[in-house]
Amino acid sequence: MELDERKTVILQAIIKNYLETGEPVGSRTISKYTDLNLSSATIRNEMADLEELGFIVQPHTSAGRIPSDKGYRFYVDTMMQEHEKEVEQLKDVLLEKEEKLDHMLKQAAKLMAINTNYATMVTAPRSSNNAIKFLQLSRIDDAHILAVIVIEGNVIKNTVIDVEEKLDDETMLKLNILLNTHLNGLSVENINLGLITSLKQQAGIYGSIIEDVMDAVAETIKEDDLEIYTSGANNIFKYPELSDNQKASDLINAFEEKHLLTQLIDEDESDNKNEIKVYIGEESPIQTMKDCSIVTANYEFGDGMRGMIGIIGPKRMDYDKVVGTIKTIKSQLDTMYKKDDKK
Amino acid sequence: MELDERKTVILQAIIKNYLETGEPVGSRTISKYTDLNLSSATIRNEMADLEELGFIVQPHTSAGRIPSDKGYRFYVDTMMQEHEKEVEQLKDVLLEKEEKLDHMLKQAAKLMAINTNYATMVTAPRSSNNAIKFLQLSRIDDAHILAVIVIEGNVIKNTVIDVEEKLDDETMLKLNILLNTHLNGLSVENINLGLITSLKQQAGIYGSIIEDVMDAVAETIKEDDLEIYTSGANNIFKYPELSDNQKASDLINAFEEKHLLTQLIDEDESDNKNEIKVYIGEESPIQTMKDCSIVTANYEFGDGMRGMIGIIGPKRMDYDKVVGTIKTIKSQLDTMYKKDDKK
DNA sequence: CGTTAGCACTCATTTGCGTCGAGTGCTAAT
DNA sequence: ATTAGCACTCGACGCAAATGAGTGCTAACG
Repeated sequence: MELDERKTVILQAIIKNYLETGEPVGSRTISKYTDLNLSSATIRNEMADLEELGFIVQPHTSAGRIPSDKGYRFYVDTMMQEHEKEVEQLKDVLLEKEEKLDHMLKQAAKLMAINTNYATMVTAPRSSNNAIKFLQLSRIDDAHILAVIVIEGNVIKNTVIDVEEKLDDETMLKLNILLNTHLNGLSVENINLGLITSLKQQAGIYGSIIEDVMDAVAETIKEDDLEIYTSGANNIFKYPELSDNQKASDLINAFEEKHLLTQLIDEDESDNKNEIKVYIGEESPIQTMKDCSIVTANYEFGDGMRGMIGIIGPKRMDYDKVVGTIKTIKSQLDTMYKKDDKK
Repeated sequence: MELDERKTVILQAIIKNYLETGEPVGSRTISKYTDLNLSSATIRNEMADLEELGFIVQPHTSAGRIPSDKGYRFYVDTMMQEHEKEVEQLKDVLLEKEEKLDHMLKQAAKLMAINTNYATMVTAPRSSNNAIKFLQLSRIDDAHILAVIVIEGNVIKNTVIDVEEKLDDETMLKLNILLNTHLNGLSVENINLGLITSLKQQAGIYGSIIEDVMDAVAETIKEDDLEIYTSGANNIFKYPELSDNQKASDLINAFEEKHLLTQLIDEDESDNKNEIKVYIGEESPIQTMKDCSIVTANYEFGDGMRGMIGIIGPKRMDYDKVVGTIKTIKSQLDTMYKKDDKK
């Protein structure tokens, strides 16, 4: 049996209706809802076929049909086209609120949440190419020096280092020159034990400071506690199928313990870099989100920095809109680095 | 009518029982539960009195009684005593996991959540006495300079400033000396327009950089987007009286939009500095938390920096335990600054 | 042969109803 | 002042009947 023109239309109608109502949809509804001018009986026959083909399922006999994962997948793959006007609006708001990076990302998450009524997440950009751009030690007071490390993409990290004895200006200068001349432009892979030993030797009695600095550098560059901004977690209560106690608790937990969301990122990064991915139900890499659909995309932030944006909602999410929103936000973030630069 | 000895005991018994079960408690239960050797009828009379006095209410005729807000308040005010052993345990865990400030605070929130099974929050310390301790400009590349600002309490802020043209080393040095000599030790109130104008004049053609730096300083010191760490928001699902859709959604929202929690902080700061505060039900400064109780405390972080910790749970929360936990965490954070220093 | 009207059947949901029992208030006896 | 006893209230629970949305199948129709 083939999925002919008419079946496609009916399937489309079923999914669309289900997305709107969240209720199983019956033959009579479709009969009236579409402009096919078919009786409910005919629709019933077609629906039986569609069920046999695996696109829709009945939650129980004598209920209407709901889309199966395969059905959603079909819908996503074939019927997606963006909502043009809303996308335009979104762009405006985003541009207007241009701010510093973290505000920006927070804003992006919020915007998506408001726009779609689903839960959303945005990760801060993370560099894969971690060259050191600038490094400086400064004396704060007698017992503390401050190490400032800037890596590609203008990610900045401060570390306060405790020192035993006061360092004079000349020593500070020497250490600074030493560090900068040897480390500038290097990425973490290039900083090997040999280099460190050599630096320590040259620093003489201040070798321990070099060690502390190297620790800080390592930590900065590795940066395993990735920042994740989320928004709209409470939107899940708008979808009864997600808001029973157990499920809601799991979801909220995942959103609070953001590290649980990193599975999504790992999954995302391993794959083709520049596409929008849609996980439906069981396809989700996160166990507790089996009843959800997740849409993710990467954005590029110049200099090999990359971050992720994602939207999490019920399986009956409005895929058109979600994908449209994701695309918009993605392209905004993609171009942000450049804009930020010239501003 | 007076709240005599026996009434107090009965009220205590009612609240204690309700805290454990979450169900309205009847006269018979109390009659057996206490060692007063009174019949249920007597208890009923007393309960009628207690109701008239406003300490307990009936959810409906022919149900048991539950504590009113006034009842909880009475309980909290008079019957609190800490759980000593658990407090000890907590201290150990906290000490063991000593880490950098933000990790530390996150950890504190998590610990409280695990320990109490309620939702918790911890704010980063905020300085009221905002003297500038150190200030430095560095050149990152031709188009960017980095301003590092350290204020009392070792709060560090970085700002990247875009510049039109390359600045040579000598100019950078001059600017640094200029800024440090004039601004060191000053708090924001002391930086007036006169000073700024004078600085700009001395900086000559680089006046615009001074302006950018001043902006950054102002923002650092004011720091109105206070960081708040939360944990255990999903604990609210453990209490049926909070987990109906509307309430849960509101609460989760408050925890996500952390700025909603700042009302709590404002309230907290206005008042007596060093005590633990308990808001019961309607007393809460946050509208959407009318059905909750909130326990908060301040901690001191040296040099006039102060932050807040709080626990949010159902009205029938285990006040003893919560207050104990809060006290422990508070005292840990209070002493942390010193320890951090000498480490 | 595709389409449709009609009908019997299914089954989750709703509704009404009787029962149960926890709990109360009141009164009269101790 | 305390308590036993009793009538009363009212939510919770269980159950059966009613409801109705939806199906599958068959026979008739153009």
